[in-house]
Amino acid sequence: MSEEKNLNFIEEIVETDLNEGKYKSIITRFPPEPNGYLHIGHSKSICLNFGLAKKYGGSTNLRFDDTNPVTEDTEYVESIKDDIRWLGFEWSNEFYASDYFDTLFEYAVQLINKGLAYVDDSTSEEIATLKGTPTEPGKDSKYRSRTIEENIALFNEMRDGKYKDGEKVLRAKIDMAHTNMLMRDPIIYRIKHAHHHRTGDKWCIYPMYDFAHGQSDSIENITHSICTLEFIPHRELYDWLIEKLNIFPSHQYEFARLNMTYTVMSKRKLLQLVNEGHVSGWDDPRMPTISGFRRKGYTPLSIRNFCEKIGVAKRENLIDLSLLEFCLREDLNMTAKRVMAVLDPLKLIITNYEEGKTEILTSENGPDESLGHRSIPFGRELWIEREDFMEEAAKKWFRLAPGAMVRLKSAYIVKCESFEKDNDGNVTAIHCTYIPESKSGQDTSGISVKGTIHWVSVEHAATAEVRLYDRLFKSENPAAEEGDFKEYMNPDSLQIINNAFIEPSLLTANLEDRFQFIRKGYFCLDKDSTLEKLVFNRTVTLKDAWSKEVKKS
RNA sequence: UGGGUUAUUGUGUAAAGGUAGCACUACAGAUUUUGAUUCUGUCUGUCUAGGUUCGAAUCCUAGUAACCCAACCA
Repeated sequence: MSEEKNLNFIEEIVETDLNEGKYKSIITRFPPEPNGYLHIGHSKSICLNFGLAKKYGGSTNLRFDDTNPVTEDTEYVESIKDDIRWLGFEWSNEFYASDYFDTLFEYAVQLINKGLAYVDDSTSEEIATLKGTPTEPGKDSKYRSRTIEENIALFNEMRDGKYKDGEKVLRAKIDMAHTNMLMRDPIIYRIKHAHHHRTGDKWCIYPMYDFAHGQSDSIENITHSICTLEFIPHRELYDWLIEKLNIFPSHQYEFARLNMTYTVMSKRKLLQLVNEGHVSGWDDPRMPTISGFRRKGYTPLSIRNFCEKIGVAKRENLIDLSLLEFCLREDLNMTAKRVMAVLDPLKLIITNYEEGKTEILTSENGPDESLGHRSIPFGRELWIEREDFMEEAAKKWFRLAPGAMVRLKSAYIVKCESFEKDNDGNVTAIHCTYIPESKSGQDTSGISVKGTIHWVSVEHAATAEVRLYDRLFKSENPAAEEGDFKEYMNPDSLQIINNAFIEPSLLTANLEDRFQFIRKGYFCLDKDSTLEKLVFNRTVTLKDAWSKEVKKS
């Protein structure tokens, strides 16, 4: 037997449970609250929950934890479903905590009947005061000793809308001196005269998280309820309620949430970025949301691989963004079509090439044969990248400079003979000669050059807008910095190039296509594109050994 | 100063008393019609102090540090 199973601790628990016959199969659930868009941290939870079920032959429910009507909306429900499907997962059942409102109400009544819950008329301030502190025990509310009959009557009146928001709450009767603050008579129902996105105005009382989550798990026969570390203190209450209600014993397990460098992950902060206009929306390609990554050109596989690689454990972590980018490039490298685009153009004129002549050259679409070939027009005047020319060659410079030779990708070797400058000293054009025998694929020149550069024919070039994205924050961990996290935003996180020159084959690009603009990075078409104007997003740069070389000196 | 959780290289994650491994990053080199890819190699680690043991990341004792808990949020 192989010893290298390398299971994470949750897989170990599942295997043990299965081996011991505790369960015949497992059921997991992904339980988002529909009050925001899913982010990369959620994808860790999604991959874990769905992955576990897939691996061990179980099933996974999608359950919306919609117990707080004032923050939730169907817009979020739809985006969440889109994102999960896009990631490549399908749920067995689509449930809502609000599906269980009737049952939950009955559970509450049962608790009251067992003398384990009571209606409290205290204000929220009074309740907070009586709760004590982590180091001091709390004190009993004066309403704690109400009779069962009184509590039942009051709770029914709460449901019937007799009271205003905040006038009364239903509390579990546990222990006001408990060392776990959550066990000090937690509120389990509160009054909210609010319209719910699914139940409408049927209810004016809503269960709290603690009285909905575990119960929903139980109703769905969830075997392994997996959540993040901050819910550890809730587990005691989770178990208490299941025991007192005597319902299916789901079990909660906690893992460390994903944190990533150069971004923020809390919903509150992401909402702020959107609402205050620091980004264009939840799907702004700079956002760590799944929809943001999708729009930026990330692939589902890359995100799944990333989630696999980061592992699952209980210790706090801050994952390098470079690992995500590695997973992305790993995927795109195999699948993206290679094309040529010039982002910062400089004109190159081949003085010994016949004026008005056009050659149709052939180029491979990528390293994998299956990507096929395409035709590219070539002519006397070309656009090349301004950064590919230096008036005075630096050491180890492989590109164009007076007297230097480079290959034009899939075309000819050219030699720089001279260049033009305007009055401000800016280079305006390069004059080259080409070597006719050096044509790509049939080179008999015997010349070998160190550098190969990309180009686009001036006559045939199309134009496009290109959006270059960089990390949203300057700081590795903006949430941990002093002061407002927004002070640490990267002012250059978006650079727009209005008129890039692209090879004509790009005119037929689709939204789903992934390209590598040779030597510039991976790109995809943005949804803002129109027939008149194509817009490309840079998904990620290529690794760049030259820029490191430059930094060194 | 209560309770809970966690500590393995720059980052993340394995090792269930028996060679501290893998990946990312970084660095060096080879190949290259992308300074990409690919390939090869190098570097750095068991929170601290004691103890048990032939042998400790792992067990014991005492510390230290980080994170979470006092929402009618989830």
